[in-house]
Amino acid sequence: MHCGEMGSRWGFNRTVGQMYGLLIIIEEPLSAIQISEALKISRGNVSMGIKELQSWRLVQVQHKPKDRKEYYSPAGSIWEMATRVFEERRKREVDPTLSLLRDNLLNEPANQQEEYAQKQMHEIHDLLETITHWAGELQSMSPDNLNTLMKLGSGVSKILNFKDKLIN
Amino acid sequence: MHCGEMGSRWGFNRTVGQMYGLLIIIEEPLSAIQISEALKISRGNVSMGIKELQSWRLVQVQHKPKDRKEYYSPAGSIWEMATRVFEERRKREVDPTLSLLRDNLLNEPANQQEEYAQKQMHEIHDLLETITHWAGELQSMSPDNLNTLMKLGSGVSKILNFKDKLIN
DNA sequence: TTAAACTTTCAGAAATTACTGAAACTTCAG
DNA sequence: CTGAAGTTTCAGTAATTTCTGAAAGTTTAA
Repeated sequence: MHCGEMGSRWGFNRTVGQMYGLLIIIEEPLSAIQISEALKISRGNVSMGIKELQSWRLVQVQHKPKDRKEYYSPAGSIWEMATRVFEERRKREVDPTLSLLRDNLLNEPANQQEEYAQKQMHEIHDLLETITHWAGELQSMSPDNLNTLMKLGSGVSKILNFKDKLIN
Repeated sequence: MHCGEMGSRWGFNRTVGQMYGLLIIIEEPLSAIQISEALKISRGNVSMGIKELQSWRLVQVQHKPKDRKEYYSPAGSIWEMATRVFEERRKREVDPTLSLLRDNLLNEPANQQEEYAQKQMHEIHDLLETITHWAGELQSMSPDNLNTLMKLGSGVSKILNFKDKLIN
């Protein structure tokens, strides 16, 4: 139920959230009909929800011998799920903006107002690029490495200071 | 217009997105009535939108001498805006889940199924904590530092390897 | 104290998004 | 082939979210 309530904040809708939550906490793969009964939602809605979850690369289909039904379970580890959600959200929330900004910055500003607007857009563009680059770095690390790095000291700032000292 | 289209993906609605976009690209602070005319939306809607943006700590009110109107402009630098959006979204998207998970992990699992569910929840809990911790670290850095760090080499993973060598 | 100039609130209308269930489609065992 | 067992689609309905505009509220100059 909590996953349902949070669903829309995470980028999908209530039932999709519930379905995913269910698949995560139940060890066995579930069929569409089991999902629809467990959550009291229509069979059709389950089908659409699965499609949505597949578009996020968050579920896997499995088959049982002697059974024509499709059984669904979460795709990959918890960490992989997180990186997939990040990636999908980046595609939906950041990439379109980045490309709009780039297009816009190609135009010559015609006056003082446009110049200011471009200055702002330029700053946003650079920031978004930095952030997405960073996100990519973090995603390419294993959770273990991430934890190690975190425990190294009090975080990134210290590493940076350290590097400065090294250079001087 | 683009900010309007993206608005709902970023956590607010169309008009709030448009309003914020407008305030960012226009150098001068704008009054509510100017916003409503520029975007062709009702005066009441502007009032609600400003309230929303204030709840995200994204706009500032200013006053001009000899003028009773309130004038609005973005609060803080682009980088500060980004960290505020991150923080607000963390509050809305992650914190409630984290606290639900914590509550849930206090209960003793009654059977094998619940044990599995808790195992999964535990993993999600730890991951969310790691991620929020990291996000905090990054936010506490200046954009300059962030850039420097990025240019250091090919990113975090390398730093980690370096640190390993140092230890051995 | 008044009233003009401004802001906020909120009930209802409009727009958008999600859900159902029945029909269409697909797959495969016999 | 056939039809049973399954899945997907989609038109219509339900639920939710957003927006408007008028009324209520606030502030301040005179």
